[in-house]
Amino acid sequence: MMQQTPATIGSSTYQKIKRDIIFGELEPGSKLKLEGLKQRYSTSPSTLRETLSRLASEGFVEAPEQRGFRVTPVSKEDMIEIGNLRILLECHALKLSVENGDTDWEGNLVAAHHKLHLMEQKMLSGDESEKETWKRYDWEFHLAMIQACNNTNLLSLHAIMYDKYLRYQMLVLTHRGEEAVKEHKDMFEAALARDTKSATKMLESHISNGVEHTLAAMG
Amino acid sequence: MMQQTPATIGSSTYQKIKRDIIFGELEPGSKLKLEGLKQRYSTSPSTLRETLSRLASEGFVEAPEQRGFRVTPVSKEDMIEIGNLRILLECHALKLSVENGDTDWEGNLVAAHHKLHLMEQKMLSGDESEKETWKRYDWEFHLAMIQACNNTNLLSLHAIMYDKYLRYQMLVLTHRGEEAVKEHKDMFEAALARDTKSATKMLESHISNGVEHTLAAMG
DNA sequence: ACTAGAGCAATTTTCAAAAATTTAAGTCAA
DNA sequence: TTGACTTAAATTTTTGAAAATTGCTCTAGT
Repeated sequence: MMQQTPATIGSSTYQKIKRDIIFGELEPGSKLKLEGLKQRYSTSPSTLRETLSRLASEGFVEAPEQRGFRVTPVSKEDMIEIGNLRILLECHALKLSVENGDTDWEGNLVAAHHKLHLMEQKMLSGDESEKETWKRYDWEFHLAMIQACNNTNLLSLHAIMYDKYLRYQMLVLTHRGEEAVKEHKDMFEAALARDTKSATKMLESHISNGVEHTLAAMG
Repeated sequence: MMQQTPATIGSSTYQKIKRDIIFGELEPGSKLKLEGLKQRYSTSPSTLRETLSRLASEGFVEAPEQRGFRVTPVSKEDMIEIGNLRILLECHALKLSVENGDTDWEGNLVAAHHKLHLMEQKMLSGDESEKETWKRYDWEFHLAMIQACNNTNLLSLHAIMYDKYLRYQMLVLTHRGEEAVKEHKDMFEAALARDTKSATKMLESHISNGVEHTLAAMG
């Protein structure tokens, strides 16, 4: 029946605000006044507070007592911390996933890499019009890699870290091009070949190269 | 001036509800109806929703669209996941901490272990009247161990996992006594001696023994 | 007896205004 | 000028009630 998800106002503003923070439309460090947000997202204070509290507990927003909300500021130190955490979580999950993954896992992974690869070719040929789609495919690929780790708690923590990392990437706009494409391909092949050691090693340097790139661009 | 923290109603109900979930006074899986909570914690729906949303994003509460809130159920699988994650995060943090810790770190660690040890002696001698204090000292000890890891994001993730783990421990009531006391002491000494390998190894088995103990008691 | 549907009660979600608190501005004394 | 105090404005926090949704019960039809 193709039932459209009803989605409460609360959850849809949550997604909108989170997206706007990650993509930099709400600037790091900027004050989030309820009056302003009320206009922008057309909801009431209570609903907004609910949303912002959630984002605060994930670390996208700061909420000091009695003085409202602000977008969590960025810093090189924070970027490094997040990079290291993403390495810790994602490599651990990857190891488990490569060791446990069944045929379904392989199938989904092949599909995810294929979609990502196509989009990357498009990006390399100069078409940067679909940056958001590209990023979604990047996410779906990395998720497909670790999907079979069999630990939902781990997957949720990782999802948050990925998004925090993503905000820094979006901050500097530029992307790494061919290098990153090759890294994705190599990781993908190592994972399919069940070569845990290589796969995790590659993932670690993939992420850590990304951090370096971002830090350099941050000046 | 010894200024008492003012604390908003929101943040104090947050602490109360979280505590009640961890200590089992709000049963795993039980429905959290706003009317009831309104009575119990004397606040309004909006404030409660704010609180519950925060707890949901930390994983202590489930919040399916349009059908309110319930305390996150427990399961053996979840306990195992959480134990493994605590091992992953805490061992990693411990390694960094032991390698970086300065004199202040050592001082705080000595103090924390001392307090914990005293309380453990008291528990061993049969006085179980201060379980909550004991648990606080356990937390303060484990935190002191990893405090110097120099990654605040890591510390926050760990704090959440510790609390989730704690709920399972509280669920089964019994504690491991002398074994755990010895493990604490050994870990502590290895950390002070800057023996990273031993310290992390001991921490890993400390946590994993705790998981086994809890699983066994869960039946 | 069983299923489908209407109507009602319970519950959740959203809102808009009141209360409390912080921030800013203005005044006055040293 | 500076700094403390007062007052007003802006902002956040909390409330209680309205709107929307879900879940239940009871009836009717097969």
